[in-house]
Amino acid sequence: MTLRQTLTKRQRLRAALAVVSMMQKCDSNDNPKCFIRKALTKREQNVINRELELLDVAEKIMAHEGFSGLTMDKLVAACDYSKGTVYNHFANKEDLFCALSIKGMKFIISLVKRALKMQGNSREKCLAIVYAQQLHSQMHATASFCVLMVKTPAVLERASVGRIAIQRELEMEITLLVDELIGQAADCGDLTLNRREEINGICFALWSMSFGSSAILASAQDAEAVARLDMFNALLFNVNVLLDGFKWLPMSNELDYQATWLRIGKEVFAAEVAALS
Amino acid sequence: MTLRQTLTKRQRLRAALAVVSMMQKCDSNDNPKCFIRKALTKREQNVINRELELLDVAEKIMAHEGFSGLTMDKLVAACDYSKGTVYNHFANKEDLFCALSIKGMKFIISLVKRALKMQGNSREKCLAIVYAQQLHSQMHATASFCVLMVKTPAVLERASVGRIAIQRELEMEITLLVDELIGQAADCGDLTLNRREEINGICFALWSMSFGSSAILASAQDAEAVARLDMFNALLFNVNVLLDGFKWLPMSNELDYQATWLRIGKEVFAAEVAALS
DNA sequence: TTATAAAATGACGCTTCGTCAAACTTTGAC
DNA sequence: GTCAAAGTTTGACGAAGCGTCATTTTATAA
Repeated sequence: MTLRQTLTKRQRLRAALAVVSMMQKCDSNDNPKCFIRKALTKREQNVINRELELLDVAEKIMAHEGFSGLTMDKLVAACDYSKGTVYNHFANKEDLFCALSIKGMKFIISLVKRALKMQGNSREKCLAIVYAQQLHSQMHATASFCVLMVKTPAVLERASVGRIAIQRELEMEITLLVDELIGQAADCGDLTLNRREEINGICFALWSMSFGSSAILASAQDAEAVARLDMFNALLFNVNVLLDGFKWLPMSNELDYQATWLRIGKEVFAAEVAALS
Repeated sequence: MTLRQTLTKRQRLRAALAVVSMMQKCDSNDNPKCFIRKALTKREQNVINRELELLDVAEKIMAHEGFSGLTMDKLVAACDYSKGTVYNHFANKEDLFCALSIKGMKFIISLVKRALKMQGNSREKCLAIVYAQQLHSQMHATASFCVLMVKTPAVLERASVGRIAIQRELEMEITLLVDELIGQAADCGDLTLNRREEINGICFALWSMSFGSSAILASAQDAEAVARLDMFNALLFNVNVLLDGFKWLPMSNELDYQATWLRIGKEVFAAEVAALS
């Protein structure tokens, strides 16, 4: 708790740089509004690159030695920098987790953007978004727990303010993407909104279901209560029921969404699915 | 990871005792099948009582100093026992978290049992179950994160085998209670099952939605993406949509479930709701 | 070339974790 | 009532992790 209040000047600078880094990232995808890019000095570029490098190393340690196997000391030992340098990037261990979560969310966002471009009706696009999120948790199993981890006070209480803000901004970005899809569905008549604010509710419900399902599935792969399910289809089933509840057309008995699910894997995320096997 | 393999004889005994303790607890509620109760010696009773005492102290520390404020050393300092004794109960810190989660789940189960006895149709009872789970996360905010925490490899990798097993058994117990309700709903025609196994899917979907919603709500009370929601009703809304998706009668436009929600608070959980304010 | 600002270093102090040999208590056999 | 065996408690201890900061090194720009 002391940490959060006594941020040094340097740490505040880092936070600022991190924000810049994020904006540049989003930028480099396809956001047309770009004001900041050329404002980066060589020095700042170094900082950003090193941060990415450190995160890579951290991810490798985690993939290799499990979640609790990742310690700051090990990270320092495994990279070419000193403790002080590492701590210039991450205020503490929880901050590192938060950074890993942010990396994961950026990845998800890039997948979601592709999902939205898929051929198909609005409900199929919605499924593709869920597929994207699920893909991430399969591809980076250990790391994807960070996204869950960050929802935990253990992290929220200690991570740096700047990173938590970025985390939230990214959540917001996904939210907006989903909002847009919902809006389109409403415009083309696939979905009927009672009130305009219902968009928020739908978005939150989707997020909850998707988050809840994959958290439980990921953690309890061998638990009995889950083992009795057809895990591959559990998420699809859950989301389909939810979308039926919203009367998002075409309803699940009018269209074979299992086929859609397979199609998404083949058409939209072929590379990622291939990388998994 | 070493710990899990090198359980001492004593630790195995503890695990066994813990199981006994759990069964006795379930027992003392209203389970008619009771074989074990009198097999407990005075010594074993002491162990059980002390464990409850330790958990109380731990909860107080956590409520007071936050999640990361709870350390084994502090727990030792705050209770009347020595380090060795505390470690006889909890193999390590994560094991302690798991124990707290178990305590929470027992509480939830007791609430769920009451929920099932409420006056009303099957869908209302289902809502009452969700209400119960939500109540717990409001009443024991910090502690309820343990339930989330335990889904995390940080805990799963380190907690003792025995406790994780108990945790799962309790999950199973809730699952069975919900299964039963779903079965009844199917029998009385409120709900139409395509295949008998669909019970598993419905149960899992409910669990996912409920878990996901409260995890996000609890963690992000001031996050923008969530702030824009009517938080009090968010969970009710989510679950209602889901149940509509299952065509669980009466549908949400045929009955005022907001009223049901309020009624549950007044009739079933009056004491708990009062304790909250 | 040099003054100044920024960044990197790693030894250090502190906290937390988890262990274990020794001291103590309970049990039950005689 | 005594005593040995079995079980339990204790707290000092070593190991490991965390995070800091005075000092050294590097970059910048005048």
